[in-house]
Amino acid sequence: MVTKKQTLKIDRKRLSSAGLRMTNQRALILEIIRHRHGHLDADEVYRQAREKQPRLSLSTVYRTLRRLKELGLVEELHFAEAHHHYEVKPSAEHHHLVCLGCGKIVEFECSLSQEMRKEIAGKKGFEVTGVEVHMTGYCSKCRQGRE
Amino acid sequence: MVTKKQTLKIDRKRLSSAGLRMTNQRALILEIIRHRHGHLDADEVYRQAREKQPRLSLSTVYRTLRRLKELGLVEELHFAEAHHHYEVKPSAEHHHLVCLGCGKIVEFECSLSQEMRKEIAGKKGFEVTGVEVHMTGYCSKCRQGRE
DNA sequence: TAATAATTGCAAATGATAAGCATTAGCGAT
DNA sequence: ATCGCTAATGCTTATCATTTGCAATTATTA
Repeated sequence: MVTKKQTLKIDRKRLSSAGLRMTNQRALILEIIRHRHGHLDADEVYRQAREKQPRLSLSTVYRTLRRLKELGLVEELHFAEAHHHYEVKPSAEHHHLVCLGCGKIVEFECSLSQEMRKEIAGKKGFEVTGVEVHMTGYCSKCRQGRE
Repeated sequence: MVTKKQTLKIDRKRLSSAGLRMTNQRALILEIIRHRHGHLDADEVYRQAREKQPRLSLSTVYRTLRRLKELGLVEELHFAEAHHHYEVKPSAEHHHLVCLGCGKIVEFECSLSQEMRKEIAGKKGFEVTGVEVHMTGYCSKCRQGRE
């Protein structure tokens, strides 16, 4: 089992190799998006982080999320909302299904997306660096609620 | 060939059946997203519309886009940006490929997305109402620019 | 054409994110 | 352990996209 300390060490190395530093706030923010692996937005991260570090500022959250994204440690998701959501960079590429009724987010993997990527890259002459698939709909629970 | 007048009539009917009115500003905005079928954002719509109706307000653009979206006449796209883009509801489902170099947006169709939809709907017990696929990458031109 | 209800334009409000700047704190070398 | 350099933080204020309140204006419908 991987301890917190070990994870911290690895993260520190990642940051360091980009000329960045490991700080308490960064460690905490990383821990939060790792641990509660929902799909938190900046404000949720902020609220949760303040429980442990009440002086932490919202700017730090935004800056940290941006850095971590640039570093490739976290991924930014763009749902049909005005703000973004974040998750730790997943080991396997996966996508998201959002319930319009209750807001629940379900992850799924699908090899078809890779085929798609190749097909389009070839057809359009692009070097494709990222694929996001978002589906929206109603989960079984919410479907029952609506007649 | 379909004339502007005919289109207007159809649109008016659509609005009317939802208890809404056809106004000059709505007609103009619709015409703009139809005609220049790029993937305009609210501000671009606004700027173009002001050339014909200088007194048009930005709020009206936003309100109109929202109504048209609710009505299903236009579609809202969510790229990795803070703001949204709009296009007329496409007859065939298609997706988007965004060049990170020059910002160009390329549309593509792909039957795989339908298979994907079915597969996931079944697997997760969802009624899927929408699928958006976004790819990012570099177009052939921009790839040459980078070493 | 008059009544009424939706729509507009303007201004001010909100929500999400970024930026400026003085202060604080990592960390590599002593 | 401590020093010095520089990145990072916490404030506050700015910016950008979008929404809202309200009085004045228009599109419909009788």
